[in-house]
Amino acid sequence: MGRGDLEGTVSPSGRDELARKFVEWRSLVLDASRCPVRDVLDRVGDKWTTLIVMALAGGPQRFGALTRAAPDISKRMLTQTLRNLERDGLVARTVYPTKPPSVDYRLTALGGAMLEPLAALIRWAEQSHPAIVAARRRFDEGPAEESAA
Amino acid sequence: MGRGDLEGTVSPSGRDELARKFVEWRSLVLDASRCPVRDVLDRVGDKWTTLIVMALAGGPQRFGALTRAAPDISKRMLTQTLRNLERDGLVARTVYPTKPPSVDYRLTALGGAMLEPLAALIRWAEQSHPAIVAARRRFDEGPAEESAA
DNA sequence: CAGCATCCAGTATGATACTG
DNA sequence: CAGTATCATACTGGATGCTG
Repeated sequence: MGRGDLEGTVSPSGRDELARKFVEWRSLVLDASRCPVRDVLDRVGDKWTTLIVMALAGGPQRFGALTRAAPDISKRMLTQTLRNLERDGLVARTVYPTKPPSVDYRLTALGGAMLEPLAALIRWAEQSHPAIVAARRRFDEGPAEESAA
Repeated sequence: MGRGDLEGTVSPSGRDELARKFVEWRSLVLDASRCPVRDVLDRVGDKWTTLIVMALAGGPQRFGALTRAAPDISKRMLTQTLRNLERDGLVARTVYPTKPPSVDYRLTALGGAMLEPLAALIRWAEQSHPAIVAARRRFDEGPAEESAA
């Protein structure tokens, strides 16, 4: 079956690992309908989490500083995102009973551990973006006449 | 300033990189309101993309096989997810004009390159999940009485 | 088998105004 | 300053039925 061959140019290491992971993963999905990976990845997926984590990578930040760091986030969403991160133990919230009150947020050790894999993904995203944009234009313009001989 | 110190236990390498990245990133967000990273990460974020990519990590799959691989995905969402991946050049779609028709999907080189960073993130998610679950329980039960002395 | 069109519900997000 | 409450809305994703 010549149609089933894998291209050899793709790094096989990550591929193999993922393939195995997927098998475990799938059974978890079937069992619990809420596997660990999805549980955590859903957070990464939502609109603001990664942005906030990145903003906190440089050190503790106050609420207002975070607002300025991501000007297009609403207070509502910022609060909610921070609450989720705090709930998950990725971010620590500290209230200083000054007047007016000030609060700062910092990554916990658990949250800090996310930075490396996140950086890897972001590095990939940056590198691939031109190719992706090009692919999109090709897809949107060309009628996409592909089929097997 | 006891409140401003960073904990030393967190890996500083990823932290530094992310902090720098964030600065560049933010300016892009401000400029274009649609930076490369967000553009790509939004895809990772949606419900099915990572699952499908993982399912394809092991090699080309037919549409029906993918349906079985992720039993809780609807045909509608599977099609849509695959179209997006195809549009972005991460997945190649091949039609075999048999009867009934069969179609298979495989990762392109571009798509395959995503596997490594994705694997890193998933590894982190798996490792951290117990701690996250514990943190959630603590957060949900305890009244969370934290404040600075 | 693979895929599209339509309809519909739930959720995610934003805008705005109010509070300690 | 750092939120909370409420409302409005857009988008996501699921169910179903039809087509080639």
